[in-house]
Amino acid sequence: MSTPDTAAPSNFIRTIIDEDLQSGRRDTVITRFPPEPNGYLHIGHAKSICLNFGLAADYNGRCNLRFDDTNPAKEEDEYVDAIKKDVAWLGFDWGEQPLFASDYFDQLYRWAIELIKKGKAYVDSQSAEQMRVNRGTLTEAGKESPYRNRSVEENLELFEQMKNGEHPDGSHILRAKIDMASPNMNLRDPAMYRILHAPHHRTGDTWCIYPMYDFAHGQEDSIEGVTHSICTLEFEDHRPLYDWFVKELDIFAPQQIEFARLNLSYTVMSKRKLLQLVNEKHVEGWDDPRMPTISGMRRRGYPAAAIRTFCERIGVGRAASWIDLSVLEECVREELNATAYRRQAVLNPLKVTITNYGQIEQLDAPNHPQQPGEGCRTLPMSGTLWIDRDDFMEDPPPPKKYFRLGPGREVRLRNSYIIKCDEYIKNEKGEVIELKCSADLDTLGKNPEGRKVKGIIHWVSAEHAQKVPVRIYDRLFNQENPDKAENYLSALNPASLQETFALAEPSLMEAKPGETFQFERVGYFTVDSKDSKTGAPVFNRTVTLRDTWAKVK
RNA sequence: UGGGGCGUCGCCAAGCGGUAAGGCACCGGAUUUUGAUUCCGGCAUUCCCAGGUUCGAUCCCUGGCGCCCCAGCCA
Repeated sequence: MSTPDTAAPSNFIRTIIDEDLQSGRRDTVITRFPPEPNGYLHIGHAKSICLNFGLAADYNGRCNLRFDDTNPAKEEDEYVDAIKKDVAWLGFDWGEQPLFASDYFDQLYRWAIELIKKGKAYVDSQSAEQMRVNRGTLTEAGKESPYRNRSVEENLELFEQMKNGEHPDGSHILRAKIDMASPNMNLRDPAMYRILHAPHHRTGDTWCIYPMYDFAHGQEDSIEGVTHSICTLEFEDHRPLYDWFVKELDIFAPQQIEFARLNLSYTVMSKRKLLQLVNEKHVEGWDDPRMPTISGMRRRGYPAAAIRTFCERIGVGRAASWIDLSVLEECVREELNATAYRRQAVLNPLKVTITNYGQIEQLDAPNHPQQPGEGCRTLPMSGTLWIDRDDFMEDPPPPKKYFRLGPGREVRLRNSYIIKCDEYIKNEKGEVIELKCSADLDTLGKNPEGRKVKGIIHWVSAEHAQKVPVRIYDRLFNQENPDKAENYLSALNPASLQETFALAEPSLMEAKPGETFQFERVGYFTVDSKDSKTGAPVFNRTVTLRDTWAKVK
């Protein structure tokens, strides 16, 4: 036991734990993160992971990674592997081996028999439809099954037959005998075991009956000595059942604590929907950089530390909350600003000829201006450059403070000289296609005497520029809450991906998969880990830079 | 309309009867070879509403109002 990290924010779960520790009800903190391997982890899971592993770490306890694999119809090893990778990438350690609910199938089966013997469970032979009808409604009590009072012997025999594969799917089911009139629907004789002739990803065809979540989860926690079983709010109504099984079985009793799940604006979080986006090819896959999955964010370039910061920043509570996507993006900027090397690249090129500069120079440009220790890279400069179209205005508008290029205006070329726009050339359509500028050759590494040049723009030497593919990502949905649309798919943002290219400074060609750079004045870009080849990087825009000028305009 | 929850600044969120933390956003201003970063300063006489108890209530009581979850042999 230890005192919690004083820097850790107070929340109701820590309060409960502190009380448990103080009162001596618990002498350690053991939590668990229990994903079902039926899909990839998303940012909502990250909240749970950070919470569970974070609590365990702060209290010097332990957090188990346990796969809740009780439904072979939906679960696959591919998901197990992806989940392990994501949890590890987020920076958490689950010890030697991950655990599996399926490791406890034998024990669970014995416990089911125990309850049958106690007269607390019975085999029902109604059809699923009959069961549904007899369950009653929210306002009417249910009716007891005609099979509810079978003898213990008959129940034992039928359950054994179920296990032995003598009955087809759906023909029988093991139910807890509780109360068909309970106002809590979960207590109206809930299902414990169903027949499922499906191979399990780990137990193969050893079993053809599988435990339901309610009959499995609490006991799994109990076996592992979990002290605080943290789950989301929708399981609150299941808590009486969770406690019921633990009590009837007379085993170690963990405490279930529920918190509000994460909702993020402009995205959907249900695994069913994410799976549909993947299956119907609305996205490239689970790790599409637009997906709210951990793998998608990793590929997009979001640092694990940023996700952890986000999870801490949003807090934990019981009130339904919606977090704006910009909060996550801000965490990403915060992390990347501190770590990413700076580079120059132009996305919307406009040609600039420097009339008084015929040579080629190899300039030194810092990798990270705030951290001189990170050194410099070589940046070639010549008389023909590409700059961004947004940095020139033929007729700068009144906005008092415009300090980019325009006729007769001066501007600093980032890491290079100050230039002045002497003339500009248009094509027959009236579009500006080239700028003729003169450079003040006495301004490299120093400011000119007597005048102040406020504007600074990025550029790249035309003859040295490297053309690299760039994917500009935007939010996947263009409605704050896609679930409010008639069909969430109709809220899909058709412009969530724009493929284009950038003219990049040469040093960028050595960029390695997964590396993130700040393209100065533009945003952060990460080398795609799937589509890049050695010497041929493909860049994903991770997030833009904050742009207060855009707001002023 | 049965049961279980929730309602503190634009968005999160502390607070647990003693007179409203913090973060993000936002608004000023300073520094700056990224209109970025950084840095300073501002930002709820008020806690869903109405009564009540109390010297004193966001915290207790009563009654409203609003929102979320539950009728899978999913988790």
